[in-house]
Amino acid sequence: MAIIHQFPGYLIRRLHQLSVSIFTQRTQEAGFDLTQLQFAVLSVVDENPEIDQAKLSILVDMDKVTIGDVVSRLETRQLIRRLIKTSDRRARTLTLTKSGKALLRDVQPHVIKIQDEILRSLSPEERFNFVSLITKACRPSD
Amino acid sequence: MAIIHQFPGYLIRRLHQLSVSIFTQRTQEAGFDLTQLQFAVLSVVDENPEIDQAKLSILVDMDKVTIGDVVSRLETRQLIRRLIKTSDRRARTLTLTKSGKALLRDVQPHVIKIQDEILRSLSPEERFNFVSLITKACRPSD
DNA sequence: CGATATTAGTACGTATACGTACTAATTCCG
DNA sequence: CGGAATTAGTACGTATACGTACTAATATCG
Repeated sequence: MAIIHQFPGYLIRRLHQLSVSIFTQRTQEAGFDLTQLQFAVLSVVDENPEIDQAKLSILVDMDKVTIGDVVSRLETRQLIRRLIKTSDRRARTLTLTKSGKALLRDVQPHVIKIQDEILRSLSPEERFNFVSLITKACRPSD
Repeated sequence: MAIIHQFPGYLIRRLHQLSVSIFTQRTQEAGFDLTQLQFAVLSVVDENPEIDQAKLSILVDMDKVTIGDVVSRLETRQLIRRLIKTSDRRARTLTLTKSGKALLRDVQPHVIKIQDEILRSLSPEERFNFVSLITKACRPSD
């Protein structure tokens, strides 16, 4: 077997690839056209109405350029409303539209189910351990 | 905190992002211009001289289109030689050039060091557990 | 042997993902 | 208050990442 298959960096990429693939397949099977990141954005905007893109990009851990692209696509699909912020004309406030809210509500139960499927090769106990380890690993070193 | 921050799918993306970021930073600091995937391709081609792109794409778990792009860039940079396979004129055999071999040799120690840094927030014992869990998680369910 | 199916690779399109450079707006501070 | 620094967002470029459709070459099977 190739050496790289033992590298954490490689394994992380592989699992991410698997995770994205399962997400895309399952949501499409359920009749939705939504990526993982688009879901994350809808979810965070729902929790934080009138959030601006800079704060959003921090909450979803994504750079502002990528967020701009994603939001732009969601705006085109009329899932998000983007308005110039009155108190700071550089910023744009984001809010879900009615159909954005409806889509989020409908897709949420599927996404939750998908989370278990992503770790389906692990036992419940292993899943718990894995999530707690990866949560710690994601924290910037102190 | 946002709900998504507890989803395995989100945590996996976040860690992957961190992993890629560390890889890129450290290799650039060391004077190399190489992505994670380009390293993986060089590494596997080194271990399997005259491999074709189809087999390579399986060994690095990447679809053939992406591999075609990556190999094409590595060929342009003269790190990989690509020749039409005589026994099967559809296929292309891949071999590292002298500079490809040299680059791989020089960058390898850095990449190995980077693997530890990716999991720097975990203790040695946690790292061991994490690697064994993620290895299991990457296996397709049976 | 020859029609059909499969396979290797490429072309094209879409969506991340992010660095750098840019504009416009706001803040900071002397 | 006004110039300098900072910030929000966009434009542009590059590199994954992969689906679909295509061509060319090989394999399969009646």
